[in-house]
Amino acid sequence: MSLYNFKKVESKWQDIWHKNHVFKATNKADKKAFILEMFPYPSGRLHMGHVRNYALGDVLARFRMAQGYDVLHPIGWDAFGLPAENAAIENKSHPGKWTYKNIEVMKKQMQSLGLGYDWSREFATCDPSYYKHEQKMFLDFYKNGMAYKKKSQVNWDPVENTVLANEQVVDGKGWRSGAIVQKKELSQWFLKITDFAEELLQGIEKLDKWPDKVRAMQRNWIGKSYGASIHFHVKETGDSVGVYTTRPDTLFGASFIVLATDHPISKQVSEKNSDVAAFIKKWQAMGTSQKALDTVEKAGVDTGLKAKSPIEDRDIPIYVANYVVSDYGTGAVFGCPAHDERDYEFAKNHDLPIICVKGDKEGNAFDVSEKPAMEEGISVNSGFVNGLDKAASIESVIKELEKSGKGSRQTNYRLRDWGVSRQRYWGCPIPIIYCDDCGVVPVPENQLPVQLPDDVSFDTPGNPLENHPTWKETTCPKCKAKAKRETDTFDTFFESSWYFLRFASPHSDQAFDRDLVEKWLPVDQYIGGVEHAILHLLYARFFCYALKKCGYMDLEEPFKGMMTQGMVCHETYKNELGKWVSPDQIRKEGSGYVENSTGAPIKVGSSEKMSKSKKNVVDPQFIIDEYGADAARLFILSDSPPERDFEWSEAGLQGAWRYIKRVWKMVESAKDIKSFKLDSVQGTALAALKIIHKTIDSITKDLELFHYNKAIARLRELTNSLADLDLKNTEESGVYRFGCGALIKLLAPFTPHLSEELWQILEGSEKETIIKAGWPIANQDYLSENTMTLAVQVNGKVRSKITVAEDASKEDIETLALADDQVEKHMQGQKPKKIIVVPKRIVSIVI
RNA sequence: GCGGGUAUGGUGGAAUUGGUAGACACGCUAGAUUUAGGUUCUAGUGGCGCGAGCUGUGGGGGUUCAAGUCCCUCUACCCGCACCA
Repeated sequence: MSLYNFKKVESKWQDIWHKNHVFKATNKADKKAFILEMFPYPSGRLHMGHVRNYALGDVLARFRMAQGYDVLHPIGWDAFGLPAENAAIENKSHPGKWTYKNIEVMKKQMQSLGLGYDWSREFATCDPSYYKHEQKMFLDFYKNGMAYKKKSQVNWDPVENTVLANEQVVDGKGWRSGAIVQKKELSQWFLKITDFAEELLQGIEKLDKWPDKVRAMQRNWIGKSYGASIHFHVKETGDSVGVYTTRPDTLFGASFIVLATDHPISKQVSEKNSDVAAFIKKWQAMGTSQKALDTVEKAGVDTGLKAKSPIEDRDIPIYVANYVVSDYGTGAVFGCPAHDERDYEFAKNHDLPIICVKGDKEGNAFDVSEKPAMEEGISVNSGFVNGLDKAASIESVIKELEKSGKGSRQTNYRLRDWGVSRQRYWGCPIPIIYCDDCGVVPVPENQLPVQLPDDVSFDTPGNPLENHPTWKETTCPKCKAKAKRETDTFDTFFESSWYFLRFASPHSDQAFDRDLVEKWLPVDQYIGGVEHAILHLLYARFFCYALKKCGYMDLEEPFKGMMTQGMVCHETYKNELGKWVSPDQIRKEGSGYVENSTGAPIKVGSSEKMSKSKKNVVDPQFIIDEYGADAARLFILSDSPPERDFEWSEAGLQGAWRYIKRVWKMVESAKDIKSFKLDSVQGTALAALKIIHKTIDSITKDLELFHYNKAIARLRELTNSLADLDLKNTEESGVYRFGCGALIKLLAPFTPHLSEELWQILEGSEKETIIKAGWPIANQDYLSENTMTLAVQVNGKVRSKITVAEDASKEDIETLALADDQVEKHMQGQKPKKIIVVPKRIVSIVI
């Protein structure tokens, strides 16, 4: 008996899979499965989150492959992004060089994990042969009116003279310079995702293989609401203020109107009114993203203007306030303090009237002297809607507004258009030329791709493309005059919005081969982190709707199945100084841990998401080197359901490793059992055979449902059962041999290297890989038992168990149950009032 | 504040349509063989009790012959979004 040499075995099989193109998709696709994990950003090395993500996908891909599906399981690189630029600044090297070096390292790591990818489809999004297609897509969006320019605010670092991403703003200051971040208006490109708000919302209904949580998040993000648009006439200026409300039923309770600080009327008034100007200045500087706004008091300033109520003869003062969102609705709201907490606070602060317009069924107005009445009620003090409930009041007010032309029914969406401009180097150039005479001119298709220049310098602050001496200089495609290129690049969500389409035909001259997209898409199972539940998934969905509109394809929803995995967590450790200590810096001593370097005791903290800042990370490379890929894969899939958080522990990993060694020994010992007959086995052998078939059946079902942790538990049960067999008995050893074959096939998606090696040992070297050997199929004849054990309850408590024939009649079961010693004892001579027999489950006796 | 989720032994977690709670593993305890590389094997392991037994799925209440599962209510924690009118 030999020891299991995982290092030798794992690299051996990785080579064989690679040489034989085992994971190459054939495009035959009569029974296809497109399995996709979110492609990684090449940040340097794999972390445990990657391992979990890719292991989940790999199990499914290998399972489907064994079942005979033509499997598309590709991987690539989301290669544009800010970290590459930061690294370039730090190391004085090129972002591309850094990126490709990382790709090389991570690719090697993926291969050493034994992930079954079709590497012939690999690509990196920073390759011009990839990004030229999205430049064309953008131009098609532009031609179809789905891309436009508008002014929008960015985070501006006045010291570095550069735009900051949200994550580069820390406590309102630039992360590097520490300068207070300013808001600056820049003209930027936007995609009209709002045009598809309704389709994207409706589409969610069809995505029944997505987690409800993610669907809900997308629904909320789109934020559809029903209400009315109301026009208030401004007496002094003759203007009209448009207001959107979901509660037109509270219009009779309106006692003021509040405008956002950058509402046109606010700006207009500020020119003459210094109080208003000062107020706007104060609140614009504050920004909007801070949590400080939470605690801040609702403040405002009177413009002196009065608006006329559209349904009453009543004047309403107009204020500028700090609590109105400027880019939602119209940036103006009517305040009904009696029935809105924010308006209530504002009214109290500014001594404005609080008009209660809701009451109980008898028409008694609610008490609003202490707080607003938020409950639903019947309209009171409300003219023509008095006595109506909420829904009827809303209807009635809208009808009246429409009759008088002072308002209309309106549906609103919270979703905003997608700003795609980034003032960065390491991204896809936006293919637009600005000509003094012709204006905005798209780059002609035959001039694509617009490539990034290689000779780029990060010495000067600001956008390197803008600073490049010659790159932006060009000629106008229309008039041939001197012109300038757009120096902004795309948001990197652009690349990830269509890469899954590219995988169907990664070497096509077009963005994708339409037939192949139709063959492979939608992605049958997409797997990734929940952090992408909204933006990435929404943008990718939008892209498909938009591409369809531009005639690229017929596909609408790209991801049929979605699975969001949980985080990988680990215990946290602190030393006596209260500093975080990493798990490889400590050792066990007695019942606790001590720090390696000092021998001082370690305080064990709660388990939290692995993060560098808490130093509770475990490097997958270390695990692969020490225990092998199979152990890492098996463990990371075994303890928790995929969608929940996973707790990494050394002990758990060792458990997986011990199991692998055990399987190795067991299966290797079965190799000499050559002939085995299973048809007529009896007794223990038959029972074991049944367990084998039942395990095949339940694991197949578990894998369909992503219950990998349960599948692994079943595998261990099967292993335990096989270990109990007596190999000196011919029948039992035959069943043992058969069971070992099934076991390694069932294990193959989880521990592919171990399974391949053992399969070769059992079946001889001429056999195909275990993946091609097919998925075991349970024999239905062995799934049923001819006897069964029923629990017997007396007054709701289990008192005994009886064994009956499977086809026993209710009467027989009753008789048997009543005759049982334990049951008799607990009946205490009383007669049963009622006996309930649930077939195959339980007997319940009531006395 | 809104939306979503979770709560089961010392730990991670199992448990079709309500039907034997704690599968499987980690850890722990005892024993055996002794491991030549991180052993392997056997037995035990929710709590209380010597025992028959009692009790037990975050707390309280309910429906039912029967509740981890269904209903009401409360609590704690986690995630996402947030002055969205």
